[in-house]
Amino acid sequence: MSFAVTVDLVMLTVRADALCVLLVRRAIPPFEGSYALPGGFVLDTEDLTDAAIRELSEETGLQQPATHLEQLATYGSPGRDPRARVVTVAYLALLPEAPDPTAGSDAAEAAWLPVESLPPLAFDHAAILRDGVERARAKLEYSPLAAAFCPPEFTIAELRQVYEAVWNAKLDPRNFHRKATSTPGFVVPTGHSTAGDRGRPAQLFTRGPATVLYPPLLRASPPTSS
Amino acid sequence: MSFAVTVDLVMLTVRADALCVLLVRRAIPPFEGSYALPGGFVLDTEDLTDAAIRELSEETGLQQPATHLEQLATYGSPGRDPRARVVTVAYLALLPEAPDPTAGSDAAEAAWLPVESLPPLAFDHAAILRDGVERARAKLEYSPLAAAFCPPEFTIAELRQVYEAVWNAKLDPRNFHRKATSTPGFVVPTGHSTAGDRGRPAQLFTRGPATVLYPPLLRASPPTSS
DNA sequence: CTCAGTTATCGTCAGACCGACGATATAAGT
DNA sequence: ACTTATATCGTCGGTCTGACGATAACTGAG
Repeated sequence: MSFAVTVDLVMLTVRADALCVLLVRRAIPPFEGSYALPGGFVLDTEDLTDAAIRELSEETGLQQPATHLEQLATYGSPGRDPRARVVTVAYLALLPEAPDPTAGSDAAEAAWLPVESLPPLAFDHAAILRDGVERARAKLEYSPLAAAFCPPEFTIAELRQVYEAVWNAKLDPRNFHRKATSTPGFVVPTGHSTAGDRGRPAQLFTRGPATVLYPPLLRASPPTSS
Repeated sequence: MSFAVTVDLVMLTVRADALCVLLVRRAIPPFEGSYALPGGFVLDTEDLTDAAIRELSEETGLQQPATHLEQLATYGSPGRDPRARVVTVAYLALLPEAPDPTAGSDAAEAAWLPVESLPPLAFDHAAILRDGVERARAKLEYSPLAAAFCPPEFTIAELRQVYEAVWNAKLDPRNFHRKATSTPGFVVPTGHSTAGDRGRPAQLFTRGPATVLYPPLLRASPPTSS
C-alpha cells in the first residue's frame, strides 16, 4: 500500500511547422538508451503541480517558462515500472519555440523530436505522449491555448501555423484570419506590426482574456464513426 | 518519498430533474460525521482503474454498473489529509437513475444529494466534486455521454431532461429533438415506443456508436469574459 | 524605378446550422 | 367529444463557415 509518485512532462512546442516533444535519453536501466519523457519524483512536502514546475526548469535547462501547464492524467499500472510500484502524474506543458536544450541538463541528452515518427519510448511513455498530443489537439478547438505556443506578440499567421502544425492540416488563411480576429477575447491587437519579412507587414497581437473560444474553432469533421 | 494512493469517486446521476452525487458520511476522524466522496486505497497489485471499479461496487452496494467511468484528475497537496501524505486519483462515474443505497454498504451511510446546496465536504472533496461536475457539463457538449445517465432504452425527452438537469437550463424540446436525431451516431431508434405515459407515445432509442458529437451541442454562450 | 513574388487583409456568396416558434399527431382523462 | 399533455414535423430568419475573388503593402530582382 505504499507507492512511489513521480511527475512526467509532456512538453510540446512547434518547431519548423511540426509539433515536437521534449524527450530525454535514459542513462540508466531500465530502458537504458531509450528516449523517455522528462520527469522525476515528487518530494515529500511538495505539491504535485510544484513538482511539475520544478521538473520543467530543472530537468531541462530551459529559460523559457511554459506558457501553459496543466495536469494531463495519472498512470499507475502495476507493471509499468519493472523496479517498483510507481504512480506517475503526467503534466502537459506548452511552450513557445525554444532553442535546443543542451548544457546544464540533468539527463544525459534532451532533444525536441517531432511527434510523428518517434523512436520507441521507455515505460508507458508512448501512451502518455499520445494522450497529451490528443489533449492539445482537442483543446485548440475550444480554448485560446494555441497562443501558448506563440511568443508574447504574434501575428495571425503564426497562430494559424500553430493550428496547422498541431492538427497537421491546412487552414485557409483568410477564413482563419476572420475567425481569430472576430472571436471575442481570443487575440488583442497591440498596434505594432512586423517588418522586414516577405510580403505585407502583419499586425501583432497578444493573448486575449478569453478562457474559452465561443463559438469554437472546430477541426474538419472527425472520421465518420458509422 | 513514499505515498499512500487512493481512488475517490465522483458518482453522478440524475434524480428528479436534479444532478446528484453519491456521498458517504464518515464514521471516523478526521472529518467524522462529514460527507465525503466514496473511495479507498489502491491495492498493491491493482491498476488504478480496477481500484475505481472495485470501489464503485464495493463501497456502495449498488447493482447498477456505471455506464461510464473515466479518470478525472489527481489531487496530492501535502496537507490534504492531516494524517499522512495521500495522493488520490479521482474518477468520474455516470449512472442511470439508481435507488437509494442503503444496506450492505461499507460506509455508515450513503445518499444521493443534489450538487446544488451541498453540505461541507471532508478533505478537498468539494474541489474534486466541482471539477467532476464541470467535466460532466463540458463533456455533454461534444460527446454522447448524456446517454450514460439514461437506461438502456430511452426517449429523446429523457435525454433532454438529462441535459437540462446537468446544465441546469431549459432546452427547446423541438430543437433538441431535431439535433439529437440528426447528429450522426448519437442515438439509434429501436423501433419500440413508450406507452401509458401522458401524451403521445415516444420512440425509444439506444446509445449510438459515435464517440464525439459533430457538430457539438453547445450550451448557451458562456459568461462573457470581457 | 518597375515589376514580379509574397503575404496580409477585406469582401462576397452559398450552404449548414441554430434559435424561435407555429402546426399537427397521438395518447390519457373527463 | 373535448381538454390536456407530450411527441414530432416544418418554417423562417439570422449566424457562422468554407470556398474563393480582390486588393493592399511590403521585398527583392532586373
